[in-house]
Amino acid sequence: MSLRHAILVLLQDQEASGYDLAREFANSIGLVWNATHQQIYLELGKLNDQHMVKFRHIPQDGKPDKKLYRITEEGRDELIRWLRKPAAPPRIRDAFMVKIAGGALSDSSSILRELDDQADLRRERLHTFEALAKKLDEQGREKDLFTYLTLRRGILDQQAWLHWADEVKTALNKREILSTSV
Amino acid sequence: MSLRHAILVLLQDQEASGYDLAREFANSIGLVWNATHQQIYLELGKLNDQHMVKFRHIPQDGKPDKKLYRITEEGRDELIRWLRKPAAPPRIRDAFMVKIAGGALSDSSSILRELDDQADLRRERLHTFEALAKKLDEQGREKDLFTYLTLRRGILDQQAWLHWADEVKTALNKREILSTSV
DNA sequence: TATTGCTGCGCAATCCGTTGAATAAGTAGT
DNA sequence: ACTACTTATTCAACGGATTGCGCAGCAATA
Repeated sequence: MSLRHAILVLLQDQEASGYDLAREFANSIGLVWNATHQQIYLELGKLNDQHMVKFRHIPQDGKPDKKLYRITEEGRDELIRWLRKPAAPPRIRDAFMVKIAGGALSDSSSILRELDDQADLRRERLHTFEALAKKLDEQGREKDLFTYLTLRRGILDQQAWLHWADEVKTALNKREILSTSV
Repeated sequence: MSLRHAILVLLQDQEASGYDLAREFANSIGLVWNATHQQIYLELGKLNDQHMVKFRHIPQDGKPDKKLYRITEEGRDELIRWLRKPAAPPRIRDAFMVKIAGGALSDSSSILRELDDQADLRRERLHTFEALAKKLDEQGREKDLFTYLTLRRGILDQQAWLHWADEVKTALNKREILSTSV
């Protein structure tokens, strides 16, 4: 389990509502990591039960009330404890990879089409990440270093994927030519 | 869900038992993707209920009986249908990345230590993948192309990660020097 | 005026995944 | 002789994650 820790990390330097967190997940970090609001609310509830976070009720006019959560001492302790523990390396569960593995069944053209679609998405992400990273770099605030580094991870990941996509493309094109020339 | 499709892909060209599949997951593909035998047996059961696979009982002496599964027409249809459907881009849930994001809390040295540990793992994987890829490449069998490409994905992924680790290292070292010189 | 979209929270059902364990018989090593 | 590992399957329990739904009110647009 690790969503709880991701939440604690986000709450480290700001008070936030479940909705805020959901948005943060959906934007910057979320393009790499993702979590739905249901999960987040649930996890916040649990964290609250365990006194890792506390909240205050903020009535708003025009908008519904909200709960602003902040991390507690206990929460910070738990976070630090977790940080010290070695993490298991993640496994990639990429459906598209399974598709490539099963590629012999489908025709190259449909694979190529989807490859292009995915590449567009990745390129988009890459640009968002790069823009964010550039902004952080220019501001040069020391405490943003870690956010910057996570962005770099996202950037390198997208680049690696795009590189791979190119390899797949050329390989499939070669195959295409061979089969049509026969 | 996608494990079912991964299984169907593997059953495409060979009949296999749950145990065989588990081993395949644990080796070649499994280093990238992973699934425990419990999950696989469960999924095979479901696939059987849905007539996507069928099996025959093989009594063995010395060893326990086994069930050899093979894909059915329906299974192949389902697989093809799934291959046509665009896949959702995967989300990375990398605990280590969360750690970096929360890095301001922990000291650089402990991060660096874990970084090295993870890097060792990744380097090991990289070598396994490269060895397998080389073997496939030398054999040059046309139908292995897709397996080769999935391996390439794994290779590029490890390389990107190692590259990132270097960046993190130099960034943290710079920071270390700054803080100790003050 | 009606529909859509955003802010904001929550419940329930189901599914997926992990962990742990049991059974069973052979084989290989100390 | 004892221990440990390999082949082979399955059950049970728990917790995480996803999907679907519902409530509530405001703002903007068609």
